[in-house]
Amino acid sequence: MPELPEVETIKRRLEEILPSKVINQVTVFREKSFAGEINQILDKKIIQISRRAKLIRVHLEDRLNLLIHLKMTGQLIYQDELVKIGGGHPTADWVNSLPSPHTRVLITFTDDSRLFFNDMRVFGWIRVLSDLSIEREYANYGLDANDNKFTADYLRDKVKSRSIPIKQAIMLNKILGGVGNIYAAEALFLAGIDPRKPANSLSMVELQQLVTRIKEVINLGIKHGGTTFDGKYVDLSGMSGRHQEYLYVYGRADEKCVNCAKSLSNVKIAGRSTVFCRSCQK
DNA sequence: CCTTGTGTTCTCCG
DNA sequence: CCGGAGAACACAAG
Repeated sequence: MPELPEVETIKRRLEEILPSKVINQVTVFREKSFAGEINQILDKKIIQISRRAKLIRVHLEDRLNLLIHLKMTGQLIYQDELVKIGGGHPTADWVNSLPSPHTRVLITFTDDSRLFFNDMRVFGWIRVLSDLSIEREYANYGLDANDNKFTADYLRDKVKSRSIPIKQAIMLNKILGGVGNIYAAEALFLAGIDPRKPANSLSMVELQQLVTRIKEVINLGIKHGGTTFDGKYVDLSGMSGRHQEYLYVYGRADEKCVNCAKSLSNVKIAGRSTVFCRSCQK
């Protein structure tokens, strides 16, 4: 379940690895996972990598891009024949047996290094888009959670006419980019706010606290290389993140609240499971 | 049956 | 009747 910290972790490594590589071959094992003309991107050089919300953008020559959304079970795995032997990042053993039954797309570069797109549940996708199309796509998104312009005033403006639960609100792309079920639950716990509370009922003090905590937990998630739950998220080398060791509520239903030791509650909010402390979150 | 990110579609209400 | 809000459903596989 890659959210902003997981996608950012992947983006930062792609940034070290991909620029100046040239796409040599694209193999699509599952049609649904790739949209666009492969011929358009062959022999194109990679210029830079960027991220918006949970999207990874690979900038190519000629104003072309690969836009990648991992959704819930998508993984990008990088394999370099040269690095395999010695230095660089530690690599999970299973990476050497790719492609796997879940490999949907394989991109090979002219230096024989390879990028695998694995996606068990086939919700994720890679699309070939022009710069213009990318801008159109981005227009649907609110600010990123780690954007300096994301403030309590901004959030109040976005939720003032919204009575949906605050947790659902901060997970909506139009309001805020990059926050999913894990970091939403964690931020609300740290802010001491009941996730079921109508978004437009929060005071400015609560909104400020929430904004602060969202940024805090997102930045901590990045620092820990993301959260790996059920093995769904791994980095470019197939390695897990470490933030799962620092979770207060997500995945801890019926366990004790670290703050008050009471049993954590589990409710459905907008169809998603939500763990929180009835005693500490009001 | 459950899990989730997001797009679509439908319904309600002012 | 339009538009926004929100609910419901769809997707997919383990």
